[in-house]
Amino acid sequence: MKISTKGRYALRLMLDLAINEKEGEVIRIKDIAARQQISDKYLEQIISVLNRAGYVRSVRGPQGGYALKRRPEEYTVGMILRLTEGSLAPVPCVEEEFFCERGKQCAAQEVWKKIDDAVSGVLDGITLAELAELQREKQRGRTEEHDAV
Amino acid sequence: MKISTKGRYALRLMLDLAINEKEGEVIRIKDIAARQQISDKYLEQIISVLNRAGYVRSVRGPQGGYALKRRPEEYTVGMILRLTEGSLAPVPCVEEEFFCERGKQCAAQEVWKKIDDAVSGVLDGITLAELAELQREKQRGRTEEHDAV
DNA sequence: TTATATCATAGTAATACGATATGTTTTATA
DNA sequence: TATAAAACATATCGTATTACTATGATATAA
Repeated sequence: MKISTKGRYALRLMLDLAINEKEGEVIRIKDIAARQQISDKYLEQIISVLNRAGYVRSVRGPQGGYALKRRPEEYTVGMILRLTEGSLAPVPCVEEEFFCERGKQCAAQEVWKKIDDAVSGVLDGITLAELAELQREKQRGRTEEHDAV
Repeated sequence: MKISTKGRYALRLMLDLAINEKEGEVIRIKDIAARQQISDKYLEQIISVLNRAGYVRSVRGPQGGYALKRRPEEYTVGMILRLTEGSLAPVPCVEEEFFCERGKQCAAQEVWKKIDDAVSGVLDGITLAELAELQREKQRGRTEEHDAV
């Protein structure tokens, strides 16, 4: 039940873009890599997936970099993780395409479906904007404990 | 975000024991393997984990086999999966022992915690007894759709 | 004694993970 | 117009995990 570094880094990358974005400006992976303490070469690979999917836009050459293509409100965590991780289903047998001859009389499958629903419920219910706001609150140094998002 | 065959087979194995158990009797892995269509040698390895943890008891020699040690009510799906899969945490950084220097100012971590809680909520809320009952209903061939468990 | 079962451990092919390494292409700017 | 800075594209690679198979030892009912 693990989420790999690919998906985790992708989320932090998108979050970094959301937090550091400035109108009309673009951010270098090198800077993101430094802030997030992730290999910049590895981040390049990850962002290329986000780029091809149209989640970010890029500017090449000096002063180049990346920026979110849409507003942070328009991305859910689920979108980002599904793109980079592939399916989030806990087992193959709850995937759309999959057919299991046992299926209709398998109680275990009900468990997997419930996990799948629970995970999707969480991830599709959090937007990048909410996460960015939470992050800003955290960085301001909380004077009080609160449970945002 | 995958649950491996080890955990899945372990659950089906325990479910098989729960459904086919008879007072004072014991069930051969060979029979479970045949019913579940799983390699019996692989099942042997998996059940040895359950055995060492005291989840099942074994009888050696001819007419030997396995049986649940406790009543099906006393096992949750979470117990079985944690034993065979290890931690169900989606990322290392939400594990007890783990320390992350970023921790207190990382919004992503809140996402992982929510996933962890959601998954645990589901898995710790289903007992083997409930699952066995659901399986029996399914096998009776449902005349009506209902949402048990 | 024999056959049947659990128990224990080693091996193994295939795949995924988490990168690194090496280079190509684009483009702002000196 | 040359240079350097950035994105972009692949190839490679060590390690670990997965999902088993293989081999054999041990216990025991008949």
